[in-house]
Amino acid sequence: MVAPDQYDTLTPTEAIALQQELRHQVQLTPLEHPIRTIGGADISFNKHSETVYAGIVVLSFPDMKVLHRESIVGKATFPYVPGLLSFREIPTLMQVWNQLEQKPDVLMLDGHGQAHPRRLGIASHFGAVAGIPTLGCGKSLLVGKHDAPPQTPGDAVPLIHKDETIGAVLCTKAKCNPVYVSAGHLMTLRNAVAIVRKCMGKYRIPEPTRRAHEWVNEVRLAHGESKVPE
DNA sequence: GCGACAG
DNA sequence: ATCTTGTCGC
Repeated sequence: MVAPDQYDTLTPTEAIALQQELRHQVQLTPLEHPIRTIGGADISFNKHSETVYAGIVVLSFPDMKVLHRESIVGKATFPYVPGLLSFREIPTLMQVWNQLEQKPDVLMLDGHGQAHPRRLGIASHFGAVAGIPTLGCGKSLLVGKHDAPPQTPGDAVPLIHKDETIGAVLCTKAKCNPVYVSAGHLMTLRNAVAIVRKCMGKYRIPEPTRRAHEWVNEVRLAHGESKVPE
């Protein structure tokens, strides 16, 4: 089985073949224990640069207080291809995960989990490889159809793809676009939606992902190279 | 064949 | 995702 640190050697065709193998390792069983902590993961980079800044922020649940933060500077050679996002982001995110001393009970990824054409979005992929409970929360749609998005915070409508409910379109803030929630690994869609609801704060983006986004941008700017790319 | 297409 | 100022709506 190809490990994350080898993803940059794969061709898109080989990457898709690996997804077909990994999809069968994903478990959508109910979350076993109540959660006390949750992690948010994200990456940042400069335009036209393969240097990436990956980070994970661990927060208390449901208090949403930042407990730990970890980051790493790496390279992302695999290009962004819709449906193959995980091959670009997982290598560095997995390194950050491995150097985290205090692992969170669940991890929220910036992207989809089951709401993927082959049911292996970055959240399901990361969860299957790391063997931990994960969920995906994307800002835009990759696949699936749904009725009019809810207008009231906390409300959701199902996201359907090929007669299957693959996720939920959730309103996290009034007068804002919704977010797309789906199960990643070791939890159900119902678990995922319940978790995101408790992570809703003052902004559209749920706290774990929002704090992770802030964190990696802070790391990138601190690393200095915000303006003219080399 | 044509259009869609996470970050 | 990233680059960027103003601007429209609540």
